[in-house]
Amino acid sequence: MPRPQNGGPIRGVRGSRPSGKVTIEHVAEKAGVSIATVSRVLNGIDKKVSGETIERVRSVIAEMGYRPTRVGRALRRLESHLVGMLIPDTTNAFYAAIAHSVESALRADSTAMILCNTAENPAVQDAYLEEMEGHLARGIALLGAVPSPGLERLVAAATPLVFINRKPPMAGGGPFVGIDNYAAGREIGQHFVERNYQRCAVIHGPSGSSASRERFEGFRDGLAAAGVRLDDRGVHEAALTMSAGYSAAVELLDRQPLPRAIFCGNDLIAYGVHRRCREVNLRVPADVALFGFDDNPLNEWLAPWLSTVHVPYDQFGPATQRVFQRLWDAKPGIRQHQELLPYRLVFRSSA
Amino acid sequence: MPRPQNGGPIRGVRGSRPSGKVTIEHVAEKAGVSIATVSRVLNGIDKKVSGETIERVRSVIAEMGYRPTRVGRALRRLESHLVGMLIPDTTNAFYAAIAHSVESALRADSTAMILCNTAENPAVQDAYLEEMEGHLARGIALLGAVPSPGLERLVAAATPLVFINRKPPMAGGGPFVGIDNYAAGREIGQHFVERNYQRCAVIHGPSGSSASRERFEGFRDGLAAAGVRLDDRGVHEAALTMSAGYSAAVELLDRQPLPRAIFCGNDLIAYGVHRRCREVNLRVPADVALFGFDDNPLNEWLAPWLSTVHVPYDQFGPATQRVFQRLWDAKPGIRQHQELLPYRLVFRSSA
DNA sequence: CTGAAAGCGCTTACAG
DNA sequence: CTGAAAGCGCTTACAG
Repeated sequence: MPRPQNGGPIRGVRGSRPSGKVTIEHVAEKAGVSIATVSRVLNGIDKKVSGETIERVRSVIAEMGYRPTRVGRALRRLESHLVGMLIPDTTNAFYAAIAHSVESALRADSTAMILCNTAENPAVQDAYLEEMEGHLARGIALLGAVPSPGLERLVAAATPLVFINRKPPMAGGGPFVGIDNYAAGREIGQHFVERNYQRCAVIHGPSGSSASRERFEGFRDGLAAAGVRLDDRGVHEAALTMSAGYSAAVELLDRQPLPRAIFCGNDLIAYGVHRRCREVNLRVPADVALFGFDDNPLNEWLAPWLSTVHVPYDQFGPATQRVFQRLWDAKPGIRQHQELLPYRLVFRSSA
Repeated sequence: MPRPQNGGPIRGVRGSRPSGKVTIEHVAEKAGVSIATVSRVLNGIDKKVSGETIERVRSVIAEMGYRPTRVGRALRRLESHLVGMLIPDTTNAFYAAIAHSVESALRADSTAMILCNTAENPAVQDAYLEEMEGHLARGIALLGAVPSPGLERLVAAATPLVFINRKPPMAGGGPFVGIDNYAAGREIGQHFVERNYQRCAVIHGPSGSSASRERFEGFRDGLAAAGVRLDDRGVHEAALTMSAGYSAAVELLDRQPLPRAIFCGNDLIAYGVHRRCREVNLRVPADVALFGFDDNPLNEWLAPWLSTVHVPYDQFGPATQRVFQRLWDAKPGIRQHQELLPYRLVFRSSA
């Protein structure tokens, strides 16, 4: 029998401690059982262990303050209890609220969520996807996915993926959790018609995003259904930020005739437009009506006057959890599933 | 020699794929070398491998699209490349900006950051600390730590911890990255004296937070140095949120005589106070002057009029990275180190 | 009900 | 310059 030559760790967080980390082996020794038995107690395979043994092992665990190392289990099972959550912009309070909802829902299922900020950048997205894969994540939630090679690869590999708010940017990407953006956009178009707004304009989000595209298309079709046409010069594309909204408004409000009403791809864009309106002394809604989207949690503080579409961010977490569960249970057809959440137009003073 | 009986994974993300994950063993086989050699190439131990072999292994890696599994390495080294970042409130844009800065700085060092939202809750903080420990994190950054048993334990275990913005809530907790809150508070006090504001009030943050406490104490001492005393009834404590600031203002502005100026523990509190001022028709700064803290990134959009203290959130990432590096290099004395960043009072119209 | 043993995917001291 | 082997901390099929 060859003697152990090496294999011990060289350094590390715990390497610096003289005592070292307490492992399952220490517990087993102290309790006078095998590590298999400790493991069974840990995993609640109680029917296979006598009550007395369970008691003894439990008390040793408590006494030693033993906590199993996640990494050991993950490697053995080739699956960790981690779920990666990719979000395009952590400073967007709407996204932060969704992330928080997902985190709570997963935690109740003893799954830990890791938050990753992709900044809408495919390379960063791929870096995080690979990261999560390397940690043997049991799933990945993509809020606002962008097309990328790494995402293609994961889709092909049938990794449990859930697309939130924005549909998968490729065919057969996976299940979707979100609202019917087209229908909501259409309702806004109808509302603009009812209000009899002449010269409507729109500042929509990135057309790479299904959510932005569908909001815009719904809006356009809502107008068209009443015979109102949208002038191409009144259609702008902007990033989903206040400053992008502001910049778009600088351009849009510099030309005559001014639009009578503007549909903004999200609330942040609307905030930016509103600032520009004040700068050039345009009253909202008397001179220009504004409609946003998302019902950003900041509205209450930043823009209690903004008419918008309330997207139920609190429901995203439970819905995402349900979809993951079906993915993990390998329910057939789940990869094509769409979990459509209710939305609701909120009419405040701006439109 | 016993035959292999088991050990194969039962299920998992990759278990569902017929092909399975490509491991270091597949690469070794295809390249006609041992897994040790592949590992050396992977880890850039180039001086120990011939150029020709490196080439061959590299091309096989590329061809097969092999990416090493993080978990394997982490378990072997008893250290992952993960750093946990605990933050008290993801929806606070100031915290989000710091988290983003830390993430960028660590990523440049090929360390991945995991964002965890503690909600200022000790139990949640402990759950995340344990989580990070289980993933063999190489370090943990705590933005706004609260006292908790788990934190005590990690401090005792000499885990690499960095305390950001708020000092460790126990003695010898670890290095600190932030500004001199006391000095900044004091300058605000002096400014109030110079402006000759009578009847100053303060709505400070949680007194469990060193940052909040020092801001308040500095402010009080700044007034006291000029012989101005702070009436106890003008001192309120509030959570660091808009709604808590609003509630405090409801109380504070309900009593006569009204305060002439209010120092708010952070900008969000100031936003809440400002809303209340509008509701009761108090002009800012004519009737009530307001001073905030942090220079929240939202100021530009939400409150371009707010006088505040600019805290250089962009510098927090690089500073945190430097401190971690010294912790990892086991530099002596680093656990007592304080990395003090520059701050600057920003005088806008509110005070 | 319990244990000995294999093995998850890596890294590295040792021996050539 | 390279490989065989040990081992990181777990889980679990198999044998009792």
